[in-house]
Amino acid sequence: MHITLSGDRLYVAVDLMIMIYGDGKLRLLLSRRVNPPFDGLWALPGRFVGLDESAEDAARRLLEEMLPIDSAYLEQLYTFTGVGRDPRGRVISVGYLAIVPAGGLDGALAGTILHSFDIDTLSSEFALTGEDGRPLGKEELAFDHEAIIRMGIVRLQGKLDYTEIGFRFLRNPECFSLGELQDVHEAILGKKLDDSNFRRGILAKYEKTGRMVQTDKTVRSGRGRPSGLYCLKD
Amino acid sequence: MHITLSGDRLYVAVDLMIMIYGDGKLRLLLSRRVNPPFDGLWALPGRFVGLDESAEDAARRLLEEMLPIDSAYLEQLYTFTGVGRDPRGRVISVGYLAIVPAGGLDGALAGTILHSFDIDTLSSEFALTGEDGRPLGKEELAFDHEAIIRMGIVRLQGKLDYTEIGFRFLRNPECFSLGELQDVHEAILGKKLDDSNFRRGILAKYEKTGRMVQTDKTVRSGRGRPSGLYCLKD
DNA sequence: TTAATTATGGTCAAAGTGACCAAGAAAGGG
DNA sequence: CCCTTTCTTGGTCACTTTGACCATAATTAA
Repeated sequence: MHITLSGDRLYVAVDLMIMIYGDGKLRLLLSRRVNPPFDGLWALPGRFVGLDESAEDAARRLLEEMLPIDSAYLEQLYTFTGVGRDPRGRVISVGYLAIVPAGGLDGALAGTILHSFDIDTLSSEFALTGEDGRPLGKEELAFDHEAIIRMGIVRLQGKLDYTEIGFRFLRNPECFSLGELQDVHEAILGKKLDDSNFRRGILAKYEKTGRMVQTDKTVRSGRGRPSGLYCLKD
Repeated sequence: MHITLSGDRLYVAVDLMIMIYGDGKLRLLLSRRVNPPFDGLWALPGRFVGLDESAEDAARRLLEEMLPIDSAYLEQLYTFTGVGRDPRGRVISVGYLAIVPAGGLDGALAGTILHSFDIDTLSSEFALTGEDGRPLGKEELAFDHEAIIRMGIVRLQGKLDYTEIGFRFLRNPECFSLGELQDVHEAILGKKLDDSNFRRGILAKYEKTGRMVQTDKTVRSGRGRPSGLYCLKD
């Protein structure tokens, strides 16, 4: 289906940067474009904002249309308004960062047009790698979506240690080990963290304030000593 | 002039939160609405985004149309997209934070429709006071502009100590005293800072990295010991 | 049984922070 | 002209935070 945009008016769309953590990697979901413009390139999923919905409504609906989840975190990133950013016409895009809890897809991607890419976060730069191991060049990304992705990574890294955004990647914020949380942080920051110092920092920030409590359960996740399970309160 | 908006399309506007520092106060420029909706209330200056300009272009043009300055700092804040936010029709607003260097107006406000209000920043809350000393109730602000203002203050406070945004308020970033910079920080944070500790922190962050250097000049600003003048490099 | 692996707890020095004190250099008022 | 006030600048000191390690506990794999 080809969409024709009127040349004398302005359109507003949302673009979603859907992130998920799994197997030690941060992943981003992209769809391959099958129509002009940027036919054949990879793009963030997006849709136009209707007259009767807010941009956040549009973003959440798009997310729920594509994926079988209702517990994703959603945060507005930035609004891209360059005159020439869409060859079809004047389209302004509100970029959103979406975080799906780990395991929230579990094979559900098969029925969709979405494909998963690993994100390597080298501070504010980044590199994407497809499921086949092939690196994705930035020239293979449609529109100005590379800028949106970079902004999302910077935002994520920046908010990691003064918000609870890192917990959004956990399979279950009601039940997780500090090791899992550390893995998420390491994937986001793109570097190894000291186990002991990480633990000390998290406990100081969240446990000593009552926001996080240790349960009486432990879990054996393959090798090594079993880890205690924690949960986020409220 | 009354504007009629078509009911079957979506409009995009920019709203500017113009801030300036002077006389120990942080100030915000508002204009009084003389047409519906919100006739008689105070509002952030705004304008619609044209088909041939980006939102940032629109924001900068609006700023330059209203004020005789070309050196203002401009940063996108957030995009407000609520369906009912403008009774005239579907208008999305991209909020911008603008910072005018101190003294950049110096009486230039007289020829404009803008009025200046003092901002008292009580952490994430705020209070506005008119030139006549009368406090401005939040119900006297048009649209959702109270939310934009609150977001601007939070953003400003948050970025104060990990960006150079505080310097943007100085009359001349090429020549300022640490006392002036401290006054700006105190106005933004809404609290008194320890002179000595502030100096130590600023010097550690900016002078020891070469970003800021002390000139050989000093300035006598009324009473007290003359202060050394610093300038930001590059 | 031993080695490898992950979790947890602790030490220690360096760096950073907040509260305070003191001295230098000017203005203003008797 | 002296004294007080005001602002700038430099310093101390205890406390906290941070980064780099070391050590031990509890499992699995070989």
